[in-house]
Amino acid sequence: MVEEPQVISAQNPAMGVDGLNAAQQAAVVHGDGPLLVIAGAGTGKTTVIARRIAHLITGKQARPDQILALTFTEKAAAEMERRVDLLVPYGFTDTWISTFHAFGDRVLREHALEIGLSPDFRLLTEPEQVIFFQEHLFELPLDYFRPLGNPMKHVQALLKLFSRAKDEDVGPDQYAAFAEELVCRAAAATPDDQALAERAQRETEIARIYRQYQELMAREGKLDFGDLMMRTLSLLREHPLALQQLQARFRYILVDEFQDTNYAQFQIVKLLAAAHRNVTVVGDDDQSIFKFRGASISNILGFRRDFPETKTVVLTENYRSTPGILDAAYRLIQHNNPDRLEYQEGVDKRLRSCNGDGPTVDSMVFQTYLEEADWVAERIEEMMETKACAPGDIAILVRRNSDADPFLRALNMKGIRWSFSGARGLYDREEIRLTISFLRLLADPYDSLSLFHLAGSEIYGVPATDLTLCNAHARRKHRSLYEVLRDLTRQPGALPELSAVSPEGIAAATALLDDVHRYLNKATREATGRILYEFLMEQPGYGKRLVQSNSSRDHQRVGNLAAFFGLVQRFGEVAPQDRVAGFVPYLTTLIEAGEDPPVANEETTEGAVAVLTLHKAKGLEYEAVFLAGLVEKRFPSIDRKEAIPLPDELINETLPTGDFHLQEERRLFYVGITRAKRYLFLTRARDYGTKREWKRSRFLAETLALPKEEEERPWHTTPEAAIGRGAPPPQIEVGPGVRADAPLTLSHYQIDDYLTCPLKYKYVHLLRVPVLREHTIVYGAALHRAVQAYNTRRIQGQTMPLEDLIHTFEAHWVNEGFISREHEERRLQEGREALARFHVYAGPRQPPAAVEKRFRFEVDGDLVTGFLDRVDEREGELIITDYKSSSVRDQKAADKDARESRQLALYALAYRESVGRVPDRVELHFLTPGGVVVGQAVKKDKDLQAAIDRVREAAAGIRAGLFPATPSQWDCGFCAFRAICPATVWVGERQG
DNA sequence: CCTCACCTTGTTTTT
DNA sequence: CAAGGTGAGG
Repeated sequence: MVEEPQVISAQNPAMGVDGLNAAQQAAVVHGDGPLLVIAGAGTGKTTVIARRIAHLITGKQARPDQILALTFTEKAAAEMERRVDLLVPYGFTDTWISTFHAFGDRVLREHALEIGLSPDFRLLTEPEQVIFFQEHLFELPLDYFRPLGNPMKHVQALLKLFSRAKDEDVGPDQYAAFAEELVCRAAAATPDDQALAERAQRETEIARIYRQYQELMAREGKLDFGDLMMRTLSLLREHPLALQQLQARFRYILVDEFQDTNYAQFQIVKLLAAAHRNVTVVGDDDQSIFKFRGASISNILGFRRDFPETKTVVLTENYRSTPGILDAAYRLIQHNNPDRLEYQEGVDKRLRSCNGDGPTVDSMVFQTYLEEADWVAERIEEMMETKACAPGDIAILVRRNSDADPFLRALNMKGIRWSFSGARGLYDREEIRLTISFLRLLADPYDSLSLFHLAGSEIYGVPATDLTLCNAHARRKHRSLYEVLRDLTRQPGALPELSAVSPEGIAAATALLDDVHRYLNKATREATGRILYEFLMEQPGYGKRLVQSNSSRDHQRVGNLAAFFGLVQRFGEVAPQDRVAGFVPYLTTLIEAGEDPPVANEETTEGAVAVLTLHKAKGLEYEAVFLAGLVEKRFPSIDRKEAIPLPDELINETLPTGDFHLQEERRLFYVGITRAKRYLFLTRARDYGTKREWKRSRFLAETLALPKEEEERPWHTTPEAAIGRGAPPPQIEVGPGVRADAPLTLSHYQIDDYLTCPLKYKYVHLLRVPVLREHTIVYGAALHRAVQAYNTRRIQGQTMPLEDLIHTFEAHWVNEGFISREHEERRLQEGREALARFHVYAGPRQPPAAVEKRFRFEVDGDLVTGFLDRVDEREGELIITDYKSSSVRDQKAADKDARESRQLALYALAYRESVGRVPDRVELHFLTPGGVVVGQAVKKDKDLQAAIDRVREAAAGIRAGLFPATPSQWDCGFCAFRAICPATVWVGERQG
């Protein structure tokens, strides 16, 4: 599946001397000076580079150690090395064939001392950078970018920005200069330009953070991937001796996949080649698909500007695909003109097929995505049966990893083996989650969630009904699950409330606590890996059983555990002291930072149908390719901007004229089409299980020259498509069931939780698992208590001095969930400020009519209960108010929140139902350190009706005992149970 | 043709 | 929750 290996084969006599065509030969034998090889898909690109290297060596133009070949990926470097090895009979270990980053790493270590760098600097991965940032969160000059309600909110966006800046060779100095200039411009603006002033302020903060981040990293001898390029570049620029040495050493430089290089990397190449200009770059502008990671297509488009004497060779003889496929690809890519080399350089890039005719390109449309997947699986089955294709020669290409799901399931149904390259989700595996729960428990036995998880697991098997009883008891008595189990196992029967716990439950809990106590003790003395190993291997029922099992499923579990051990080991290498107590927070941050290692491979993937994203398919080829999910908004995908974009003023590369994003998506489509040798199927469906119909991708029309409008058949969502989405809803056994005839008592939060995710409702309100409080809850609760105390006093006709208000706030403060001591301190201070502003705001105002007013009403026989924060009667108007401790952007947003608040709609309904009057207005009072912001809205009849409907929907589901998970990226990100929920969507990277 | 409010959705990957 | 896209309405 590697590109065109047959090209160099001697069994291809049609190809003339050396088995190369004329253009390839010209590139291979090119002498000195710059050479640009425009190598279309399937034209023998890798071959040309390998042959050229071999030619330079065997023709004695250069010694092996005078050649430098740079690639993008390790895989490409390895492949290149293998090819050259085959061509050059003697060893040539002195040739540098490596990735750009490996090259930078080596050069920097060799010259470390000259630039004041520790030669054993450490390279940090992205999640490790996040951890580094978190550790220094309060040493960095953050203000706007560190909101105390979510201090890590912007960290990943900032790191991404710094990485982008480094791609463009923009260091902290240049960034600072840019920010300063903005400040000057803002100061000079007449009339005042508010937006510019704000922008200047933000950029100034960013510049300071950037500088400080670089300094802290350097101080600790740490570099990130961007530094590898940027620092290599500054070494070459500022240390002439080093530059001279490297220039003298590398007489010939070759760059593979040149369209993927970024600005900084091309600068490095230019400096290295400045003296001799023997630089060969090979690439295809039409296959540039990595803009999001800094690739600068202008490098290849403008290569001639930097090297005017360049000789250009265009490879157009395609050894891969049939003419029909190439025609389709060409038709499509024309739409990227004029931002293409072919157009700008006036060369002919049209690929000519060297293969016989074949079937034409097929395009299919289905009603639902399930039918689409089934059809693809059927077609594959057919091709396998008729021996038209071996399974290993077939690929399904998708735009996003999550698009692969239905196809994998359809292949499973037919028993067709597949390999999916997007496999991730090690932390989603139950064996890994149990392991993590165990470690969390050792770091903190009062972590009830982890204890609950482990107790109910197959390892210990405490019955669910027993656990539910214990959870409920723990909640009522404000104790942790650990304390309850401890008391229960020490003296069964001493707690009359728990007399219903079964003897098996007590036995299982005893075994669990015995283990916990034993390992708690050890965990303070022994390394994490050691503890983990003992736990897994000494459990009679688990680790050993998995190892001894014959099932491939169990082997995969063992593989996953082994992968996790690798992680534990890496921690052991970096941590000053390798103990569980340190590992747990490290792992937690790593997971939150979006680290998501792959699960162990089931077996060998050889000879399996390949399912992969288009990005991963680059450089590969298959007999048959299915390009699936070809609908607007998926492919082309919608244009998402960077969270914090690198300012245009700092971008060095020349930007294309047309629609950037669309062009890149089109190139991606082009890459997809050109993977196919013989069969190409373009498929889509109209119904992907969402509310709207999905329209045909514009690329289909461009590829197949279809007429603009297709006839539209009537459309309706099919229930099976809506249900079929996502895995079958995992059901967890509930303890005490809900009796169908008993009336339910529901609060706003219960209704909301159920409608967000029924499984979440079950965890929170039925299983009642105690969870740790988040810091935002601690803050909100304390603020709430203080305000309620104040309002109560006011109703009684008294006042409350500010210091009492603040004292109440502090009295209800709990140190739980904060990122650090510093974070907690600052949050406390923010609360005090918010209260001071509230005190000033509320003092002169009329006291409320009621606070914490209890309500209770019926909907279809079920009860809805709750408390109203505050009720006012002002000038005959009735107003219901809810307090919020979060901040709000502006007045408009506050009003919008009030308008859309389902909680307030329910409260308005409650008032009508219990008092018989609809409130004239509802209000949200945001208690922010900048002052009280009031959002107002009127709840109308339809809002109240919607509230009733919500109550009915939740009640019906709960009564029917339906608790399917409805995972969503957003909601799972905020769910306290994501660590143990079997259905959670993994929330990599993002933290809102 | 443009504006605004509502509705829907939730990348891609390497070093 | 934020932001892109759609579609109604001016």
